[in-house]
Formats: sequence, C-alpha cells, structure tokens
Amino acid sequence: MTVIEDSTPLQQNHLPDEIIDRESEREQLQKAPTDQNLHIHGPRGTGKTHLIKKYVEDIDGKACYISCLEHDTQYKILQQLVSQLTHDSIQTGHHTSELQRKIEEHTDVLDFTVVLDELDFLLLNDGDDLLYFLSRLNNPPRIITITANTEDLKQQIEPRTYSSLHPRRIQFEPYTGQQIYEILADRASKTLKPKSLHRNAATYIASSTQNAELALTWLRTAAQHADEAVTEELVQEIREDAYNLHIEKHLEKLSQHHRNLYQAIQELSKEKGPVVNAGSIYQRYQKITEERGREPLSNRRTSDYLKQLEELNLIKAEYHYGGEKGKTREVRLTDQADNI
DNA sequence: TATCCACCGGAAAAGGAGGACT
DNA sequence: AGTCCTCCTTTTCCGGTGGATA
Repeated sequence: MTVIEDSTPLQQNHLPDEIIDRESEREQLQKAPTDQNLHIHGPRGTGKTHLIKKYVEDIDGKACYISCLEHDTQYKILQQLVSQLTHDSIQTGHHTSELQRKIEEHTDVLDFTVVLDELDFLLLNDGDDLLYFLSRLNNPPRIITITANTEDLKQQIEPRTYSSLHPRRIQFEPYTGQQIYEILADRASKTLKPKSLHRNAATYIASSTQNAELALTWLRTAAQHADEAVTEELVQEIREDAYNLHIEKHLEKLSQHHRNLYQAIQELSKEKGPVVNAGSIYQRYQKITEERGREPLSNRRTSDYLKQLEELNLIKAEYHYGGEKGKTREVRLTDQADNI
C-alpha cells in the first residue's frame, strides 16, 4: 500500500511549471531590461535556481546555464561556454586566450545570456577574472550571477569589474511557514493520493524549516514510508532521516575527501560536543581516509575543502585570528535547529 | 619582553593530463 | 615519438595572528 500516485513530480530535480510564491521575483526577472545584468541573492532553498532554470527554458537557446559548483575555475567555465555555444565538446590543453577569442567571435554576432549559478565557488578559486573578461567584451553577453552567500557583489570583486557589470540585485527572502505549507500542499496534490497528506504533518514541516528543498525531501521521504497517509507522527519520526538525506544529496556533488571530512566532523561532535577545531578534524579525517585505503590530502588542501563545506551551509565555522585559541577556526555541523 | 599557541592562507612549485607541432 | 605548451590539482613553504604565559 502506497500513498504515492505519480512519483515524477516528487523527484529531486523535478521543476514544476508553476512556481509558488515567487511572483514578485519572477516579475523583476522578466521586467528587467535585457541588457541589464542581474545578481540574484538569497539563502539556500528559496527557489533561485528553480526560477532561473524556468527563465532559461523560456528564452530557449539564448542562454548558457553553468553551475560554478561543478565548474569552479575560469578555464572550466570558458570550456563550458564554448561547448554550449558551438555544440561540441572542448578538451583541456587549450590556451585560455584561445577560448576567450572563440567566445568573442560569438558575442560579436549573437546576443545571449550567461547564468553563473553558485558563483561563490568560482570567486573562491579564481577571483573575478572571468566576470571581468565577459563584462568587458565589445558586445558583452548578459550576465546573471546567483549566490547564496554573497549578498553584495561589490564587496567581493574588483571595482573595475563591478563598474562594468553593475548588476541589478534581486533578493530572495526565505519562505514563510505559510508558503512552505502551500508548496507542500501543492506538491502533494500532484503526487499523492487525495487527502493522504495530513494537515498537521505539513504544518509540522513548515514550522521546522524555511528551506523548500529540505521540506520537499522531507515530504518525499515521508511519502515513501507511508502506509495509509503522511501523518504528523510519521513526519516527526523520519525527521532525522530526511535531514540526512538532504545532506547526502549535497555531499554527493563533492568528492570522497569532502565526505570523509564531513564524517570526521560528525564523529567528533558526537564524541566531544558540538564545537570542534580544525586540527582535530584533520587528524580524524586522516584516520578515516587511511582506513578506507586512500591517501589523505594535505592539511592545507583540506582547509580549502572545509571552506567549501561552509559555503554549502553544511557546517558553520568561526574564525579566530590569534588570541587564547591561537589562529584557528571552530567548526560545528549545521543542524535543523539552524533552520536552514 | 620574548615566546608560545595552533593553524590560516598566500605564493610558489611539483606532477599530471591533454593539445600542437616537428 | 618527442618536446613544449597549457591548465588543474595538490603539496610545500612560510609569514602572520594577538592574548597568555614565563
């Protein structure tokens, strides 16, 4: 016995045609002049990527969507751009300027949009070289940047880049409990048998998180476990599972080393309390990695990886520059109490 | 006043994969 | 096939941080 009628709309990457409660943002997006660059900022799970992907579908063919989580250097993004524009794949080994020239050939004759999602991961590695290059072309493409951590691009990039980019900012606020409730109810109506999502269950989820992605993962997990209906008890029962699944989904996109690091923090915070410092994390990470028969990365390298986990909001870190604790950072896991 | 803590984070360098040319 | 180029990933090196302690 299952409560699921049509599992498609429940799946992780499903993009429903209608977006709930993002009317004003959608309007801002559609009404912005097409030569105006945009910077979209908002916490995770507020529908930024979702809305942009729909937008890209609407103006089909004229936009390149690139996630800087996967393509985190200027070079990789240039490769992506060239291969999307020319429809064939580019290997490594080329000169950056050669790729830039190819892109320039396209911009000269074609107006198109470049969407850079998760921009923080590019800025972390390569700074703003790519943004500078794109914005200073003769006939620059329209640039839409999306980030969860950089509210104001001006703080993060060179003044000369900012002045040629000069993006209009579109801010996504966290969903309210009411909105999360509506999203859940809507999704349930499309996927579950009638009346199988209890009102209290949806209310419980909606009062626990403002992150729509997490809320939907939660609903999905509950629906898969449900016999007759998704009840409040069931939703409470699987709370932990749903959250872990949500985390796993993010970690999947990263490397085994990231996962080992995360596990190290998990273990340590279970043993010694929630706050752990970077040194002990590294030691535990080494142990875990060696036990799996792999060579651990250097301390310096994992320091960068920790930063990436932080950017993804999987951990929180507090930096100390000197003082009684020396120069270090204290790390703890982001948990549901943080209302992500 | 010198030294210590504990590790951050920038810079440089090493090693590797792939392309272009001879 | 060999050489030289490119960029990517990772390591190595090291200066720096500011209160606590001797």
